[in-house]
Amino acid sequence: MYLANEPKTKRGYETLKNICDSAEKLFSEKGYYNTSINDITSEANIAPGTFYIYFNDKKSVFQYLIHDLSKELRKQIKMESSNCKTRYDAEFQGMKSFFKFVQSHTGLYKIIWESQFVDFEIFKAYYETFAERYIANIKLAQDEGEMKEMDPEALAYCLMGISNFIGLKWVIFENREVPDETIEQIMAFIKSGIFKVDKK
Amino acid sequence: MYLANEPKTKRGYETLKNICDSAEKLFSEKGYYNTSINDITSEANIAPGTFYIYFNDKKSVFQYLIHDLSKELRKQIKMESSNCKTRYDAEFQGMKSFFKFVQSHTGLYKIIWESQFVDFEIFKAYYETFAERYIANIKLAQDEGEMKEMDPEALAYCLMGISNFIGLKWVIFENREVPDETIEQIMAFIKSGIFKVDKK
DNA sequence: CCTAAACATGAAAGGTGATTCATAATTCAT
DNA sequence: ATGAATTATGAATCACCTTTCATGTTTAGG
Repeated sequence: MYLANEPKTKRGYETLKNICDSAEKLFSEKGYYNTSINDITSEANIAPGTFYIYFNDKKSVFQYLIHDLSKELRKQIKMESSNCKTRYDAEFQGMKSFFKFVQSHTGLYKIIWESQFVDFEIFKAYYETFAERYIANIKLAQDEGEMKEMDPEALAYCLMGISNFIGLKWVIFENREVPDETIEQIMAFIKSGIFKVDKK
Repeated sequence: MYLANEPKTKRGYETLKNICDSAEKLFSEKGYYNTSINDITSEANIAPGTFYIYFNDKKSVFQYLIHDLSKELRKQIKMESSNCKTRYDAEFQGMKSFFKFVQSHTGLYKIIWESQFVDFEIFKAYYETFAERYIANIKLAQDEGEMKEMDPEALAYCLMGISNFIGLKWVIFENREVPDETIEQIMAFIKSGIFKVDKK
């Protein structure tokens, strides 16, 4: 979709992969605007012109990467939480998958945040798509009586906010895994709140 | 701190204010990298060179703005929740203040997100400072028995994540106020969780 | 092993934009 | 009112970056 030309040979596919890997690496390290086509092609050990065989312009790689990586993320989360019996378990597992993905693809994480300033529509679409699936699952759990009745949309964004900011703190700021212990505490929060019932 | 020269005359202060207002407006509309010094000085009706009387370079206005605006945000939240009796009320009020501020300064909100790619240290410092104050308040509430015992740091980032993503959805995506109803639902979630107790 | 399609090259065009600086205007304390 | 400090100007510099294209190399099917 964002590709100028689908490769036709093995060599072509390798070069495309090479470009994407280099772009992901550099975008996540230095950001979109501080990465030049020259940086990307140097990193990939190809000539600048070669870039334009595969992409029409700089923005296209960016869009291609987001599309590609976010599909992979959703797939992974879905897969790893598919055999969960309850929504609670799915939530727990989904959170684990998300953190795992963030750690192995710090790139996507940063790229998505930056996309707000590169291509606002794609940024919005990313979160809205993500939210949509979340909302569907929340509604199901509400129908089955597992979850309390509340606006599924607000809830979806709350849960996305939690995952994103915990990922930000542990993976991006501290550069380490989110400890299982922390995930458990968050799940306890989600399950029954943070305030004691006897007090206000 | 990020200023090259503190203005010495009334005229100087007016020009500085003028530059800052223009920069905030343009950064929040088009982002840091899509805004040129020329854009800023045109918007402010001054010559390009004048910019460099007040700031050493482009990055400096950005840093100055973040510093300035985030101080104002913290001040406002603190002020508006200072006479709350319980942590619950303070949380409620703080959330309201945050959304109010986001709406009147969409600029800061976007600028902070982008700062990750302009000056990572300032981005990190912003959230860490914010978290610190949050953590101190959480600890107090825990000591007084109002809040459950759990890692205050994890909790602080959860709550920041919620506010930020709700603000993103309603104010940035939908361009409207966060309805009181929604805030109440979020507070209910925070207070006692989203899962029913009888089920898992 | 030939050849048309696919892929790769890298120098150069064409722009943009941050920053400087010599010069000019304004301010304000005395 | 005056001049030293402050503020303002905007053309010019300089570095950098995206993108093109004429030319060369490689691939793979017949």
